[in-house]
Amino acid sequence: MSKPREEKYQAILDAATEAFAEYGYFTCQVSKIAKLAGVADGTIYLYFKNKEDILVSLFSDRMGNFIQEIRQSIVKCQTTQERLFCIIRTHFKYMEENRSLAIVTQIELRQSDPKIREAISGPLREYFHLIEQVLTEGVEKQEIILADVKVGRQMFFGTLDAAISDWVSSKKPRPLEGIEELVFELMRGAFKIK
Amino acid sequence: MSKPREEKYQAILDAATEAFAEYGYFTCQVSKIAKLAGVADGTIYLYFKNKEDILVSLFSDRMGNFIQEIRQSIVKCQTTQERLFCIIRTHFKYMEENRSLAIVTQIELRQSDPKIREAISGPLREYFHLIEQVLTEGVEKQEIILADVKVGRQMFFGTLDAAISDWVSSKKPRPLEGIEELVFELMRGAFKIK
Amino acid sequence: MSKPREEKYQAILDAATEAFAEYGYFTCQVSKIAKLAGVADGTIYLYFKNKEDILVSLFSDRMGNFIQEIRQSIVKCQTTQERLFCIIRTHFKYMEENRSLAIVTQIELRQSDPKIREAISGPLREYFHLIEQVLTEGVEKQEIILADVKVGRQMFFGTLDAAISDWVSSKKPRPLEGIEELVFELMRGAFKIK
Amino acid sequence: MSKPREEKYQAILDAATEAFAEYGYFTCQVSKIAKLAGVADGTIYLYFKNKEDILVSLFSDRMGNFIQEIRQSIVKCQTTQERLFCIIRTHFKYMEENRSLAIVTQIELRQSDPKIREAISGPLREYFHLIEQVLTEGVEKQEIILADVKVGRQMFFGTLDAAISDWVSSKKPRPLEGIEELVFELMRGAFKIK
DNA sequence: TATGAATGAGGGTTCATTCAT
DNA sequence: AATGAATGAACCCTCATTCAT
Repeated sequence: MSKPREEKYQAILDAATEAFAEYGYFTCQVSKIAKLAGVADGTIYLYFKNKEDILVSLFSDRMGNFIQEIRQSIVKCQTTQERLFCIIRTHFKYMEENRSLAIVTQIELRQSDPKIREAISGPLREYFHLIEQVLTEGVEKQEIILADVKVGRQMFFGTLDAAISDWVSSKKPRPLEGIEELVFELMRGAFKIK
Repeated sequence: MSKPREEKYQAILDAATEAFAEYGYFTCQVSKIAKLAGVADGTIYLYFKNKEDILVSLFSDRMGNFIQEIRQSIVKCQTTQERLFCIIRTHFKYMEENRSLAIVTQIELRQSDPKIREAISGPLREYFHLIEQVLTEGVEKQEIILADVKVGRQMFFGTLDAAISDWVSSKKPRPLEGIEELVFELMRGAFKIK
Repeated sequence: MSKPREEKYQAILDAATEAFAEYGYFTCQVSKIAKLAGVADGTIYLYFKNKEDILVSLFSDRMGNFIQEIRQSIVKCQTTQERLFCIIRTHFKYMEENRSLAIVTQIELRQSDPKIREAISGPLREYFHLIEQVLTEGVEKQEIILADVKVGRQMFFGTLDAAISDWVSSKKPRPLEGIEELVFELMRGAFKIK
Repeated sequence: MSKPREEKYQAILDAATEAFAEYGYFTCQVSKIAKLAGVADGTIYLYFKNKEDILVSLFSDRMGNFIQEIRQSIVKCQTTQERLFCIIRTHFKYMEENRSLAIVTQIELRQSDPKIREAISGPLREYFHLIEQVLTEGVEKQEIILADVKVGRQMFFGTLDAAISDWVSSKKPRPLEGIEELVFELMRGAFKIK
């Protein structure tokens, strides 16, 4: 992909993220994205097959980035404890820096349209898998105590997700940064980290 | 409200729950709800102001029920520990018995349209408040240890929510009943319940 | 089909015939048909699947009528000579009374879109078949001399078609009625009718 | 017009003939013609004013050729009989060798858009005129008997046109060459050629 | 001259809502 | 109260045409 093409592609995704965050996928017209991206309506369709493809691309592109960042953040960690804390911090940091993406994630993660769901579920499942890997390794190394890895992941992810849900829906949210420690403290107790 | 009127009102809400669960709010046409409810399209508008009103009513009616059931389930409980377990069990039981409602909750809880969000948030906030009350009381009675009640509630609700999210999106889910103990065990650790 | 439904169906087909005749299938907007029929745009779609379906229905309905009329006109004829003359007269008469249909036939008979062609070709083929039947019978009864029935039909139909083509494209056409005898005289010579 | 310019002009017309034949004027996108001609979309507009101009040019250029060829083929003919046979043979031969042009002629000859019709009708009218000249001369020289020259032309042209219509729409057509004699035999009878 | 990315007007179709019966 | 045919506003997408390079 050539430089200017890639730039415009990203510009449209950026615009879509903002627009979807503000209006939601269905309520948001393609023309709104175009205007926000500073291109003509038709230009959108030079880069994306249709409206749905914008959403799907948005997820695979942005969530892909997110997961990669999470992954990078834990390579240097020595212990499960560190890894879990790293994920919490990176997750919060990323979402805090990408508020619109956070909103879109919150809103559209649970689309009903089966086609969209399927397309979207990929990156999310990858994230779930990553968390479960960390937990499994922790159990094996006896760094944490956990009867069921899947339920453990549900708690871990569910907690972060609920925190972000509160954060995006609040007009004056306290910074997510401020609750990293609190969240981690709960996880420490739940996973019986020494 | 007269008897037959109430009956048809509920029939439409039932139909809407099914239809929204299957197609999602936006993708689902009002005519589909009407057909499912066994009434004419126009009849819908004798009971609801518009499509949005169906969704909002669905939430306040069904979520209202849900919260009432939760409330009833914990009145007999003596300890915070018992209360938390009761909520988990009742939450899971209710959703398991009302799969479509569970799906709608998952899908539409996070609507983007501000009007819808606002309308929906009422019952949910009530539930959040209930959980926080239980946690606050637990802290006061020193039955649990918790640095921040809001974060505690985020973890508690987020975990249940994530579990149900997995459950509704799985073709062959293990029964929620089966993970009550697992979830509670994690909560016990997190809240340092003796 | 109930009475008013049938009436509106025909009204839309009438409007479509006028509109297609004036603007051509592609250039004519559905909204133009709707306005001409005195209905809302959306109403069209209660009676027809889509724009293409209007054209196809127009042909099967109107051409069906036409062929039926041709068929009826020749039942009383005794000889091939009479039958051929009857077809000429009825063909001209029908088209003269349904100028817009004549135009549409001229214009759209030869659509390129394969789907449309196929749908349209049915009634036309039926007409061709009818003509060929008459010619075949004539040959068998030795009322006409004709080396190849298909070519005979091509001449017969082609002549009528070209005459109508001139007629519809002329601002001040001489009535088709006036050339019945002339056309028949040519056919008589071509088919060596005694 | 310079040499390479003329070449590209013809290449575009060739491509347009193919493309219009396959998809029809309206269904065929300009970009398809460009791709087929091996030029960029924008290049088309260096040679033609717009899409319509391509069609019009196609007709005046190709039909001009056609008529010229017809004209040349009859100069050496001595009798009306020979001339008519020559036209039939040349007409069929030309169309057989230019199948796409034959299709376009069939399809687009009867465009509805008045502007297009007008532009197209020129070459066609010229052909009609040529045929009528031959017929008129034949009548004057008493080589044929014909009450109305215009109707005679309608029959003559209509027959050829219908034959070609069958030929282009048939998957496995018998060669037009094979029906020259058959068609001429019918004309001979119609025109009472001795 | 040639390119092809960008434009944006336009139209077919859907569907929430109304209203005559 | 109930119906469901009719409405028409709204929107996604296409594609002829332009223009900066």
